[in-house]
Amino acid sequence: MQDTRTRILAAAEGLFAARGFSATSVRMITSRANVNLAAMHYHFGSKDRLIQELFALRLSPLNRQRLTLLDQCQVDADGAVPSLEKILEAFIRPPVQLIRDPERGGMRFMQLLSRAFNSPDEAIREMIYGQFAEVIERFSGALSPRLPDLPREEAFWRFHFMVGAMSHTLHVIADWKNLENLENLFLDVPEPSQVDEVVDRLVSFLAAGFRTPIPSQENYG
Amino acid sequence: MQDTRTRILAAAEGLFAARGFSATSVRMITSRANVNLAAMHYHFGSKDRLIQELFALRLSPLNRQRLTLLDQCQVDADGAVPSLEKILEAFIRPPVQLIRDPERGGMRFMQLLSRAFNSPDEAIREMIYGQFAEVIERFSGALSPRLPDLPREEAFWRFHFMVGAMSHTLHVIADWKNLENLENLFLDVPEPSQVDEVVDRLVSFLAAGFRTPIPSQENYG
DNA sequence: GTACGTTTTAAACGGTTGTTTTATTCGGGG
DNA sequence: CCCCGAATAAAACAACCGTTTAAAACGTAC
Repeated sequence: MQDTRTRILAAAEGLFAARGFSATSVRMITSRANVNLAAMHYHFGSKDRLIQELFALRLSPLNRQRLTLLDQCQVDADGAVPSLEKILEAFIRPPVQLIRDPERGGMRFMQLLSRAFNSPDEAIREMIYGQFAEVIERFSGALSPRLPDLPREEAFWRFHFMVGAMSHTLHVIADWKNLENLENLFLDVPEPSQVDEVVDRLVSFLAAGFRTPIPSQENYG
Repeated sequence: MQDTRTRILAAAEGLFAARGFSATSVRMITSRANVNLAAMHYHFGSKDRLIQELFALRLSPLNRQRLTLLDQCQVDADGAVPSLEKILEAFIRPPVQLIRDPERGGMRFMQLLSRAFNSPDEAIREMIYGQFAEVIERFSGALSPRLPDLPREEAFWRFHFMVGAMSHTLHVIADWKNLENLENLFLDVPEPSQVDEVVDRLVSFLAAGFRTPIPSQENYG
């Protein structure tokens, strides 16, 4: 069949998401894809290049959508600077939408992405950061005129606070079923169908954090 | 020698942190520890139980310190409710201190912990969450009287925003040297010696997020 | 129908994995 | 001195790893 490549990619995505990279063997992938073992090396060359191709395939539409949304809200602002909330939303909504769209990988790919971000393999992390480089540049550039009084150091850290809150939240949503240990001792877990409004919660939480004045050297009461 | 167990634990911590669990073999560990291959199975039974013992050893002092700090600032409040900032600081400062204390594992263990949080191995994640259960319970209980107007759902998500921002920040600090790709295209990277003040930055950012009113259903301007 | 490039297949390559087995060494109490 | 349990050591276990090789099957243009 002609879709051997596609079948391998789909099987690999699922297995990598569920078991991690080094714990997933080429034999598991080809066997789940109902494909000969050597087919993977024929089409992709090596396991590493399979991983690269998989991420390039999924990540570039996601980041293109982020940049398009940012463009759009800059056009809507009509020369002025878009609001903090609009910028944050352009950054946060695309991955949340992706989670609910199986065509673009859905929860499976989001688990996989969250794994890759913390991968011990430096080459993988480097490739991931490479895919995000343009997005980071554009959004930090769009954010700074909205935060003119913020020192660069503080902006650096707050950007990381945002990335952390967002990626952990995506991880929580994508790994929902594995959170049963938390739900019992903490609170009732909200409906997964209301996932979209998490974007609003995140945006207002983060916008408040970005707007708060920098902490003074003295202690607070 | 009697410290064979200790040597194995130290070698395992370093290797797991640098290469991940499944990519680290028992042979690598015993060879770095200058110990016979079979010694690991003699002292720990299996690779999995080695991992468990390692985390129990490191995590319980960390969480004990968090609870002690929370106790202390509740005593200091003298019957009243401690300030939001004090509570957040009791949660955030211990792991940041741990990063700078090699006796308690330092950066190595923090990398390891961050890996374990996103581990594909469900047993590992479950064990980690078990170690944190009491801390989560105590802190969410201490936080809620400070946020009386916050619906439980919103509190659930904001708690996750906090955990995400904190754990990602710890990851950034612990993996500092691997961030060279970011520093060039984003901004100058601050001095690692000023890591402690990141606690203050995080606390004020998160406190502002916690205090912001819940977003309305309508769009913001 | 036959030649040709593309794709699929079975088999083997050398090496590593976690774990177990068996034998040896060690240190202190009788 | 001897003995016994604890600790270390070398060797082997079966299973699996990523990758390569070489042969078979395929679809298509002539």
